[in-house]
Amino acid sequence: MSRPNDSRRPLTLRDVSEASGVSEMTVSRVLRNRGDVSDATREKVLHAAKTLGYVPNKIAGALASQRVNLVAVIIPSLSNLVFPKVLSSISDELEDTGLQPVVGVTNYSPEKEEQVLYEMLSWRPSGVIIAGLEHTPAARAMLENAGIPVVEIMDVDGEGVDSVVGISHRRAGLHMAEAIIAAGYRKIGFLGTKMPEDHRARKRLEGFKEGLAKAGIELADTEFYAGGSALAKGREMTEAMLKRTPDLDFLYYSNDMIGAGGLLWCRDNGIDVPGKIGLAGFNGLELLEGLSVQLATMDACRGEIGKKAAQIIAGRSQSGMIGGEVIELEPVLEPGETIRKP
Amino acid sequence: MSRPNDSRRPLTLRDVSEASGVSEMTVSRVLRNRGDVSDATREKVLHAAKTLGYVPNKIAGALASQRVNLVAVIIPSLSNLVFPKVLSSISDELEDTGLQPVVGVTNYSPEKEEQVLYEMLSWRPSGVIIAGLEHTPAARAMLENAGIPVVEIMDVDGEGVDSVVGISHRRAGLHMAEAIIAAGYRKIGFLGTKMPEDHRARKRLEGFKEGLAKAGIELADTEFYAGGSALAKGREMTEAMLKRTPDLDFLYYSNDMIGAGGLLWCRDNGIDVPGKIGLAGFNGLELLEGLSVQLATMDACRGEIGKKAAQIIAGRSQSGMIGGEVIELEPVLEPGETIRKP
DNA sequence: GCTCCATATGTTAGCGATAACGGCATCCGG
DNA sequence: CCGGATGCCGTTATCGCTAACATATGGAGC
Repeated sequence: MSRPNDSRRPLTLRDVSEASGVSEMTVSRVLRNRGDVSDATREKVLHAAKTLGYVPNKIAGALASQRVNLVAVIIPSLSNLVFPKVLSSISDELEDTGLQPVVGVTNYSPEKEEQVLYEMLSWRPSGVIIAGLEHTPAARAMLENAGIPVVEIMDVDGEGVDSVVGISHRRAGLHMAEAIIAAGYRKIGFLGTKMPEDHRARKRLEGFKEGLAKAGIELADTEFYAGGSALAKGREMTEAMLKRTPDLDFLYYSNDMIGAGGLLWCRDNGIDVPGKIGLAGFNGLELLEGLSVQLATMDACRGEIGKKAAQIIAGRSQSGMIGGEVIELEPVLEPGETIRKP
Repeated sequence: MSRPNDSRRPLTLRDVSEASGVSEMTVSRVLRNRGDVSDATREKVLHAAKTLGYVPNKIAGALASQRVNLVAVIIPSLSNLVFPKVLSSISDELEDTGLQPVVGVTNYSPEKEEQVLYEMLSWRPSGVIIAGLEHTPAARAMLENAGIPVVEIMDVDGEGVDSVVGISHRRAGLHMAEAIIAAGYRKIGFLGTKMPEDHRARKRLEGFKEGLAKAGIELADTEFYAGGSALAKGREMTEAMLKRTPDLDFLYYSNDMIGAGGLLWCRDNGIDVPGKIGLAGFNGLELLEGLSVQLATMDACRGEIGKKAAQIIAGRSQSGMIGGEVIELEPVLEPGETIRKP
């Protein structure tokens, strides 16, 4: 097969139409499988397109049809492990709908989120899936005025723009507190990320404190970190905290990764878990299933969240627009082996 | 601020031009910071655009200008931990160039890769960054004919379409074999993924075997897995292999995650590492830095690869096209604590 | 005064595709 | 034998924006 397109000029419908002896419109119909075309011409056109190596120009197509098969997905981070999971479930669910996710990353910065959103909306996607309920006023206005379905995911504690799919992090924290207290722990420390913009972590902590307060308990110690390898940070923080407050009997970590670091440290230092001290994280990371001991955690329903969000977008982009819905999923406590049985 | 766009009709340049009393062209110039516009009109236009909530239509803009600020990035997986790292380094490097990465995932399937590539090229990106050198003939033809810079990343063992940035996985495997033999290990097992399409893992194994052969050694046992949590699989496979071939003195894992699983299993079972048995993985996952014992590994230069690839695309999309270049990076052995000192 | 040039704006003609409609055949039932 | 329904394909007019060129306007220089 010799070079089909030597002239370096990008191919257009016209090239295919000339090569196959039919009008551009007919070529367009064949390539999109729309409208009536005889089998004979269909063959001719497909053959011509293939040998030329024609790739349709969706930019022109989208402009003419006013339709774009892209769904903007805006998340805070890719290195968090949490979001790739959500992403792949969105991707799987969208697979057969003709829609395609396009990812934008904000690094937990509201300003970056606003920029990314602006950039993505300028491509006129068919829908937006965006993590969290907290946005800059400008970003919120853009979402409201975009005229496309919007699904805010991960969190339901707050007011959404349109549809919302997620869990209540406040209640997740609260339930964890209840479970810990029910297991008889009383002197409790919290370890988490130093991220003012991670609203979900914040809400979990608030809910957790609330749960403790109901039992007349206050957090005995707290420690926060930023950056670095989470596993290593979990170790360091655990050591620091137990040195500072040796009589703690429970450590609640804001994510599984630092929790796993803490768990490893405890084991390396011969500390009886869950006897002397109990541990719990948050997320239900499949990644950690191979640990010697299963860390207590709470599944954040990430797969289910992505799936539902994708379904809403797909459903609404087919059948016209109807109002937004709110879907609250229920995170499940996975007690693992780091909490005493009550 | 009341709803700026009640009519539900998407805003266009014309709306902004009418609201600010200048021509569409001038509005366009202001919003793109191109050409001479007086400060007074600039202010007027920006104000009008802001209060209306206008978001430019890049689809129309791209069609008219024949320029698209997107770079297609095509990778096999997001859950691998390896690729998010590459991605973020690409993203960082592109940050100030006006270019934006758009990600496509292939799940290690050549057919899916071909589809994703087709889909992305139909948006006429300014460049393509794609993992690996192995593609379907059709995909390769598309890359050759796209008329845009192409960078194949991760691997240099083979013939590239245009530019190539990566490491030699064959030599990485070979060097690991040499290091292991130098440390005095002789009865060696290999554990890896059952993925015929993971060419880089395959090449590492080939190079590894070659290195062993040079010392007159053959692999004593092999075990492969597919799916599931890598950490857990590492445990299971290690147990299975050591039960089957108890006199092994070294295990080489095709990635750090299963290596970490194996390491944990050995420690849980009181096996002396690296005395009785040595272990090594591949990748240099920052994630694992918090492990009690540092696994021997080889850094795959993922950050550097993403950075260089992005630079090539950015450089070439500015200054016209010049020929492709091949950049081979050198992976560094990180001996950790799971190989005996020679 | 006039040219010459820089600055600031408007006009025109696409970019490459698709929606909408129109024009022939052909076919079918009454 | 004719009205209307299909099947198949072409023509025309956008879609929203920008490149390229054209057009004022206002000094500077002689």
